[in-house]
Amino acid sequence: MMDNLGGGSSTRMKAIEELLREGRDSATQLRSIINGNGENSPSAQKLVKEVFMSFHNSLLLLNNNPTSEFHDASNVQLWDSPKLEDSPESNCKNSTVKARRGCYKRRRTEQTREKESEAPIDDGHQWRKYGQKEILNAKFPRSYFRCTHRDQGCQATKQVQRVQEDPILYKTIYYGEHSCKNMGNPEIILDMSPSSSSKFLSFNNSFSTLSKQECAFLSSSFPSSVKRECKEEIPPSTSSNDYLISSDLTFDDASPRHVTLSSSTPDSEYKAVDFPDLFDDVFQDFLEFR
DNA sequence: TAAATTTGACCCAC
DNA sequence: GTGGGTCAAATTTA
Repeated sequence: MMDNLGGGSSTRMKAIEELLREGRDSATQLRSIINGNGENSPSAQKLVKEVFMSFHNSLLLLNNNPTSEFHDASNVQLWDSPKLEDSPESNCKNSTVKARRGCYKRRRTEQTREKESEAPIDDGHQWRKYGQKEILNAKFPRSYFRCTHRDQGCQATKQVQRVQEDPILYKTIYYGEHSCKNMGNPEIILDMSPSSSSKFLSFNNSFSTLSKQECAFLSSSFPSSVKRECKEEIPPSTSSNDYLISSDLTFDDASPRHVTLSSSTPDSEYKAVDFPDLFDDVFQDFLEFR
């Protein structure tokens, strides 16, 4: 995570400072208000704007920075994507089915992204589980996923494993970069253009519930009852997790923690969100973004 | 019936 | 020689 912004360029440092100074301060005050402890603090609306502006400014700094490693995909080869002619697959394609078994090369120490979360996260991409292994000296098996769109040449894979020291956590290691068109980067997109009267907050799919694949992972790590819960409790995910936040966002006096967001999805006009949860997700994403 | 998952086998890197 | 990553047939699910 830190690697994505590491390197100490002044622009990135400014972005980080902007996030830490304005964003976090405003967020802290806002949280106080929400918790009922902020009688002397600025209005929640103003703070919300400050938070969004802080995030927006930081993203602008990062996006406009030609040395930005995180957003400028064309800049740095983050992934050790193998050349087709060198890939094991290309060598295997002409061989018989039997001869192709196990026809691969072990992954070298290529660059990866690691993420730990309390549940296998839905990162917005569609994954297909292709294997599970018991790992030596590991309490929990490791599950292997690859992008559903591998037939389109997408080489992205990930490994998910429960953390031995803290079994409620799941460690996800991403390998390779998605080249498929079914993109859903778990980034937050803020449209804060002055001409726009409303704020567009996009969580893509990172804000949604577990995918079927993640449930499958849970089911293989937990008793069958968990699998049943997964099926029963997870609602059909919406096609988008984009939220259009009205510029005159107000808080429900009776329930100040509850905020209604109008969704950009045509089939669901409004989505009610408990604000602290939304806030935590936003801020957590930005902290991880660093 | 197609798509996704499970799982034993295969085999390369270490 | 062994562990780990992947394959693919069998099975399950929607």
